Amino acid sequence: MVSQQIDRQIAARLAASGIRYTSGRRRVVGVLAAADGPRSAAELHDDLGRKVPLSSLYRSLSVLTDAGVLAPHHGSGRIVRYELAEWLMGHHHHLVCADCGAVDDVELPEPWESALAVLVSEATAPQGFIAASHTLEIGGLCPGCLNPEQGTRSKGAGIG
Amino acid sequence: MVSQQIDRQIAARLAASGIRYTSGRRRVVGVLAAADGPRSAAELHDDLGRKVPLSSLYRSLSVLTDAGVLAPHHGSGRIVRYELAEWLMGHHHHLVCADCGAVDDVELPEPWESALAVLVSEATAPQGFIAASHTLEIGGLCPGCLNPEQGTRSKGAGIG
DNA sequence: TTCCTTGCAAACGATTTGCATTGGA
DNA sequence: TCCAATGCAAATCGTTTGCAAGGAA
Repeated sequence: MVSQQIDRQIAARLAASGIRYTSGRRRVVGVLAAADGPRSAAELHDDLGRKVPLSSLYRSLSVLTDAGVLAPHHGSGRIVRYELAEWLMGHHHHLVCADCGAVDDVELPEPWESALAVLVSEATAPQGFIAASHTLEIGGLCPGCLNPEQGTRSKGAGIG
Repeated sequence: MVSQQIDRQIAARLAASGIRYTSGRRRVVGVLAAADGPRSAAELHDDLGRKVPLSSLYRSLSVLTDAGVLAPHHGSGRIVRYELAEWLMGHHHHLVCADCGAVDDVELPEPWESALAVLVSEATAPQGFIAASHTLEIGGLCPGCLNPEQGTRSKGAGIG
């Protein structure tokens, strides 16, 4: 269930680049908008009922990433997970479960986030590096893996 | 050139697990200790003069990672880069060049690092996630890609 | 001698690509 | 109509693994 606003923003962005916002691409965006963290091609494939061939899925992901609609996340393992870009989702960080590999999003309280941005610029400047973005990758154990017995995880994530 | 201390620590750790610290493994550690950031199998292969077969390299990386001597970094692209674990290198963060893909290490000034650790624990707790580690992945442009003409980069990194 | 390691080659699995077909502006 | 998008199948490429030979304790 993509919010009308996000859908409009994406449609506009794609239109500006002459890229079609097809039903297949809308479905991918829909799943990602509903997800609570980045999703891999395989996870999306499942979420979409395995009807869309993987190659098409990969192509959609590639096009949407190039258009700046999706942001790839190279988390744990050798798979790439995608999520809506920050200009759509808002700035956030990642919780990576060391056990199941699932990735969730977190936001930091605002005063800290601003301070962090400044800190990042200042700390990297001495090395001659110009910082443009940052994400905190937080490792640990997700609730689902901490309490395995308390019902199945509703997230559908964690392919591991 | 591995510092004697680090070499001793690794030797002790491996010995404790009944794992041999062979010359091949020492060479891998040597290159990583001299590097200024995580290195991929292909990069190490080059650094070692392409004499060690890739499969052996991968096996060394696997053994050393399982032993807790190396830490894998799933940065950009589909490749995995390795570096000495934090108990050997000290806690640090990563500068990832958006252009060439090279990864360098950075440390944050201490008062901030402590505050960040607390912040991370507090911010993740509400989601029921237990944080165990964190790394700031900072994206941007490295000096080499900012000033392409000023001599070749001495890092040897950046395979892209 | 007895395992652990190393090499080589084949196997794997995630992702990409060539090419013909389908579909939307 | 016409070019972008899609499907299928084959190709890539980083990484893993089976198996026999080499080495260190």
